[in-house]
Amino acid sequence: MTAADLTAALAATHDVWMRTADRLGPVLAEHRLTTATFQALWAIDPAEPPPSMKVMTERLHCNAPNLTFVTGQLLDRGLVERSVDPADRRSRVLSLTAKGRRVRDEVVRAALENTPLARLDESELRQLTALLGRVLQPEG
Amino acid sequence: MTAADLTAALAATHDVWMRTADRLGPVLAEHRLTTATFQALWAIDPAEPPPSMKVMTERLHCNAPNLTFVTGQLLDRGLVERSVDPADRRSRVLSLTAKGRRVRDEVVRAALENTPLARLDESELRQLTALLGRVLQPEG
DNA sequence: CAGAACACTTCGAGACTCGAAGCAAAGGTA
DNA sequence: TACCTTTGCTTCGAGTCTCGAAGTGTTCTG
Repeated sequence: MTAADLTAALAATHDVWMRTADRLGPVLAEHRLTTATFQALWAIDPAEPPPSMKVMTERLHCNAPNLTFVTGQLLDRGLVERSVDPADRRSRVLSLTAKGRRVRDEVVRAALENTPLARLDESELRQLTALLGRVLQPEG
Repeated sequence: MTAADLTAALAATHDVWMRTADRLGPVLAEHRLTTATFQALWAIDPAEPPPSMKVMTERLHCNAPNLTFVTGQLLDRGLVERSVDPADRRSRVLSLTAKGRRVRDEVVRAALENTPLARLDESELRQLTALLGRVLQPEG
């Protein structure tokens, strides 16, 4: 029965994230962040070009009004800046402030320290990412 | 660098769940369910003894007031019943109604059909559950 | 038999989510 | 050029979710 295997896999996947988020609570509270704002902050990699709102909605699987709200929280806390994209003046791009980079580093590190995935050794981690990489591949 | 591997694994894990939840939206809407109520419904396996509120808060990683609220939603929709545990009259146990079992079957099936994990074959699924099983093991 | 511990509920405030409607910029057509 | 459509984003309002503090009733402990 594959359905049972699939159920178990999905439940386990879900649980890993829920446990990570759960243990992250206190650290997020220190920075006046919530799960929603943490996810948004995480989705802005300072090593990559600043994403537009449009790109962020795709990364976070949320809709535009929702992202505008969450972005507002990050703006209020001085963690991100919103600026017009000169190439397309309809579009706004989000970039981290200095404080934003600092806070992001801290909470992401905390996430990695607290996630139960940290129990896996390097080869197991690669095995896992290989499997999930296949899963998340664009339309195959 | 293990941190990069860990980051990738956590991100992938998170993304699998978010995509699943995202694609599930329309099906949940049909039954007037939300992500929160779906998770609660999912956490009540009709094949197992009815869980208490206490057990449910642990399964869902939420607190008591939150669960009381979500349980209220399921009660309103006639999907679960709440009864006093005769063994400990402080405790309330949750069991599915006939309608609850029907709806749970349907939305769980929809989740399995929509999750990107369904791309994996049986042996890959087992490999994944083995890894995540190790991850979720109680205090090792 | 107190008094502490426990399971749960209520209340109120804050945070999140989304559809509908609106705005300005960009693209298409003639 | 003028006009219409599409796109990216914001605003608004209603509904949902989340949680700390406080309260009720039950069980446990000394």
